[in-house]
Amino acid sequence: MPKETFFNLSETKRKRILEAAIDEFAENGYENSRVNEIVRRSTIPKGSFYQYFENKCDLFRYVLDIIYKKKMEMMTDIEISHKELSVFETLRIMVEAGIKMAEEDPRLSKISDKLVANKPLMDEVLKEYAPSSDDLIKSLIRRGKDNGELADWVDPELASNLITAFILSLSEMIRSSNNGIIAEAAREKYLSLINFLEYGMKRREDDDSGK
Amino acid sequence: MPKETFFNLSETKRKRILEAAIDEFAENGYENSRVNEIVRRSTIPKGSFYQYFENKCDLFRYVLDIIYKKKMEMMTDIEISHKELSVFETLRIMVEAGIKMAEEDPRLSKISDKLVANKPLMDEVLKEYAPSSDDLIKSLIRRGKDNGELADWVDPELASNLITAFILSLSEMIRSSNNGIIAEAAREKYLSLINFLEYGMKRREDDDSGK
Amino acid sequence: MPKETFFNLSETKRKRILEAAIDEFAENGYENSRVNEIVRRSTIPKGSFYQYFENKCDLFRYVLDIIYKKKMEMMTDIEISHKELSVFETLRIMVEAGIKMAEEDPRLSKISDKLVANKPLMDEVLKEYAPSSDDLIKSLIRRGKDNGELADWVDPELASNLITAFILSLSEMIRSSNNGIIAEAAREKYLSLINFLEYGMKRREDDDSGK
Amino acid sequence: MPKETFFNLSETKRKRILEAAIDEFAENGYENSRVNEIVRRSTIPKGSFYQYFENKCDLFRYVLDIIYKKKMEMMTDIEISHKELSVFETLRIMVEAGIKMAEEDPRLSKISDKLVANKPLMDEVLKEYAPSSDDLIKSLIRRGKDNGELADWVDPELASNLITAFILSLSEMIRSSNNGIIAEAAREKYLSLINFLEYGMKRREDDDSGK
DNA sequence: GATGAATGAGACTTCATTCAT
DNA sequence: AATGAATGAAGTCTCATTCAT
Repeated sequence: MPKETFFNLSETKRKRILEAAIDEFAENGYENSRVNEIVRRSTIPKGSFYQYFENKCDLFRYVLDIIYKKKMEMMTDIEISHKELSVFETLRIMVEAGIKMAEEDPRLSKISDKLVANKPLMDEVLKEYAPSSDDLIKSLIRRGKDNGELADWVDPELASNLITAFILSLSEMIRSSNNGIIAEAAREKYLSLINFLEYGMKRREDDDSGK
Repeated sequence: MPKETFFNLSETKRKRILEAAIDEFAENGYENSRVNEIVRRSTIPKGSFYQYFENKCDLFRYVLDIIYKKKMEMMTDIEISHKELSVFETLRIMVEAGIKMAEEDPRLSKISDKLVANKPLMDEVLKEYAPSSDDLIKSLIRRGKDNGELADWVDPELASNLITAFILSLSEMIRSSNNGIIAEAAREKYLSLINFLEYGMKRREDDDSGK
Repeated sequence: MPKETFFNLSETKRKRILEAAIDEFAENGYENSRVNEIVRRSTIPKGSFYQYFENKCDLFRYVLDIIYKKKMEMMTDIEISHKELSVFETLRIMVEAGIKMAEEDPRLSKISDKLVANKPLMDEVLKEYAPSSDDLIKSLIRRGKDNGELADWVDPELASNLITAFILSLSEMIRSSNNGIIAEAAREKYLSLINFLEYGMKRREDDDSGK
Repeated sequence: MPKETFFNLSETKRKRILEAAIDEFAENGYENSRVNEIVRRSTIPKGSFYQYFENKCDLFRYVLDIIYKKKMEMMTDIEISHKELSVFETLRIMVEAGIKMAEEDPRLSKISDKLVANKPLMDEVLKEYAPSSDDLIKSLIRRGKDNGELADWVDPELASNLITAFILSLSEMIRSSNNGIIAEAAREKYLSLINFLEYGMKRREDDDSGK
């Protein structure tokens, strides 16, 4: 976590620093990003950097935190405000929102994608973030089962894994679309995957199997 | 590609060097791995390293190549030698083989997982490897449709995406099992995902929908 | 050009660094000089070196610049402040001044002499410096012709070549006097060369030839 | 001096090695030339290199020796076989021969030009070669004085310096003509310098001065 | 003698972090 | 708190020369 001095800064300055950091991390990943460059881009003195942050890693984790919180907030908002919709309708909205977020600021997606290289760092981060995002999906599934939308055999654990796999592959698609605009094709492909999930999981008259 | 001098070495020495490299890359990813360390672990002089390899990247790509070829060989063998099996049976065997491979040498899986940090390098590598592994899956799907195992609406493109997403999430599971032994739970989870795929894609009497 | 940080240093420190660099370059030429050694001699940390200069070449070119500017300033001063003297008198003063300069700091002459090994570097440097020094000589010649001191047939181009050849051979003499003190003999030889030039170029009553 | 093993080689092989060395030295100068490259170009094993030569320097000095001997032989031949010609006629022929030599193999001129960077090496080399080339010129001058071609005041020492200065500047011209073909302009300039020398040094009716 | 692998000192440079004002 | 210079460990890579077969 940044030091108190960072939070005492004017918002404009804080923004400037964060923008610079996000740019640098998105372009180069954690390892290849340079404090020098962040400092240059945000036009703060190098000494100040270490007065605001413990070290490079401190800032990076703070940036991750921001990204993660933004994503979670978005997802949770949707989950809460669309309780009347079906599970898959909700998922579709989440995907659309995720794509929109990635289009609005592709840097954020890039940063998480590039996370993987640094083992100890990544482990720490995952331990922190993974559970709650998993929880969100599971609670969505549970609602679907309570509603009778989903077949009885559907296991929340299983479904959550499926959906997480999808989210990962979404990131991949976004990452590989180099211009920052998600091609329409990618969106369609994505929605068809949800169709498939729906087709496979929805309750049927002759509900007998799955496993 | 390593230089000729490398291939002229005794097998024991070549192995020693590769083992050292794989260890280092698996532990630290490409960026954080040090030639110095590889050289120390394999007890070769630093000068020799550069007589065997163009540079650090050269060795890394060679290691990736080995991993990739090993995986592909395994997958292709299965695809060819089990033409009598159903698509999903084949997939199950592939998954089992993949898990076994990862259990036998978890370092190999780790290396590919940590690839992502270096964008230009990764792009190059993907361009080289992705297509053929995609082809394998697609040919599997096509066979399933020709056999009448798969529903008519199943799009090879879509299915290949689904399966690739699964493979990604498999890697993830393996990676997160830090002790090197894939928990039995992970295997079960995995197989249940294939069950789901089968359930969703198989041809039915009343085959009408999906999309 | 050195970075701003270099010019912000105290003069003593800047001098110390330059002295160390000049020593090293004079003794070993560009190729054989080591940043390590410059850093050791000036007792600055290696990291500082790269905070002051882009790289080894940057410092070298800066040193050349200093030498060149010093020489040009000296020569130009003489040319301007002795307009009443004959061309050859001026040349004699220049030579004396050049010798004195070389005696005061023989390292400077040595550095330019050793420049030649690195072709691309040298070409760049020559492109930068040669023209203006050529101009100085030519303007001197032109004045001589306007004055009627020089024979009509004397071609500024030719004369400038002659004189440049002399300056080269002067450098050579200085370089080969390894103790740093220009032997009196060398000076005399030098002046006799100018005598010869004067004898050959001065206007005569029966001015008919040359070419 | 190369070892006996070198001189025992077949002429074709010896030539091949020398050609490779001359290429490398001409392109890069002594410091920047690599034994590796010479070995590669001449397709001899690296081990053989050190069986033929003491070390890199040994080969370099041998190459210098060849160049120098070639030049001296050419100059001496001219001096001997044209005793009937005037001093300056002889010089003109020498210059033409020198230019032709440089045109036929510009690499040779380049090598001597790039010599200067390595102080101890150069000093040694100069000590070895300079005297005899100086002698040649001086003997030429002496003949001129004995003939009565040259003015009484002409000092052999002085004249030899002058001519050496010219030869230096000739090298320079050749070096800077990057295409390897000496521009016609350079030749003309050169000859006009000799004209000047002749004009300045030749005996006149009213021979009174110079000094 | 021929061969080519082995060797390691040492070159340049980067960069996160600390220090001093 | 702000500033930017100071610091040095560590990185990659080169290359002349020696060694072993």
